Amino acid sequence: MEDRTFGTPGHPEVTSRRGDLFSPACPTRQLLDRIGGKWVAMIVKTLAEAGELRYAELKRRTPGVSAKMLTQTLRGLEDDQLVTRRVEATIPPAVFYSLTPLGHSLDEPLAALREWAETHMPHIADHRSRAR
Amino acid sequence: MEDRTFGTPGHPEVTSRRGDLFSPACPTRQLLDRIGGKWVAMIVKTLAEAGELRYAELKRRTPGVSAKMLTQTLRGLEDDQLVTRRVEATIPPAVFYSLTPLGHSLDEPLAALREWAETHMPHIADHRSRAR
DNA sequence: CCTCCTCGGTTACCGTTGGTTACCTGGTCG
DNA sequence: CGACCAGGTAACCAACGGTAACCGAGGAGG
Repeated sequence: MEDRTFGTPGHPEVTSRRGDLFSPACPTRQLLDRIGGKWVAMIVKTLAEAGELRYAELKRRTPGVSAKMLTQTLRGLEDDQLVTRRVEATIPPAVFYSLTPLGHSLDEPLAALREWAETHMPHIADHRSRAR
Repeated sequence: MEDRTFGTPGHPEVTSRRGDLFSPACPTRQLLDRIGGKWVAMIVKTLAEAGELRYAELKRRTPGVSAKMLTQTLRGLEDDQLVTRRVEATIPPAVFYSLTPLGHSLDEPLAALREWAETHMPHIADHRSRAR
């Protein structure tokens, strides 16, 4: 008998309890789905360091990003309330992006992850490349 | 693979300096490419908590995972030296997986991320669902 | 005896999604 | 006349993830 009901007996309620990382609404999964995007971590870091930046400037500081992906990523972060978008109705219009407090709070665990990556990834990549 | 033209001005050397998060060999990007996988965080957490588990047991504790993805994920983690695979040549053969010290060290920043997710994601998801 | 199930996978196939390039707007500055 | 600003839209492709089938050995049930 295969229990596909996530092991939780009779609990249709999704309360996203702490510790139950395997619930359908697992917050960690949702978070990783977002910050796992190719540009998210980069943009968050850039904004965390630079404060407020306008679109073209942010694009310049994100080598390799296309306009579409930058816009798309920023929209997503806006929806998540991690960045704010501020438009100055000048001519030409200037659009500024900056992190919200929530965005800054995300940058903290993200910084821990960055540090781990910078410490350990080179070794991993090294071993990996010669092992395979 | 990741050797695409990042506007890198003739720099075949990849030294992965700290602080240069935008180099082609950006360690944070590489890390996110790995742990961003759908099952990686889940498996690392499970192994971090349970210690050593055999394949079928790990599969049971990872609701929704297919044999293919579990194997594939574990192989990747093996290549990264985050988990070790131990085979007991009994009949039937038993295969055990556990975290390496490196894997455990990764679990620490990952735990910070989990905590952030559990704290803030519900609010984000809530706002997101009613905003769009 | 015969069949089903478990263990630990591998392989083939297939759909969705993420990311990319290319091309469009439309106003302004030099 | 062009480039720059801040994007939008369309088409395309590879990778990620899922399903299904298969493997060989052994144990359980009828």
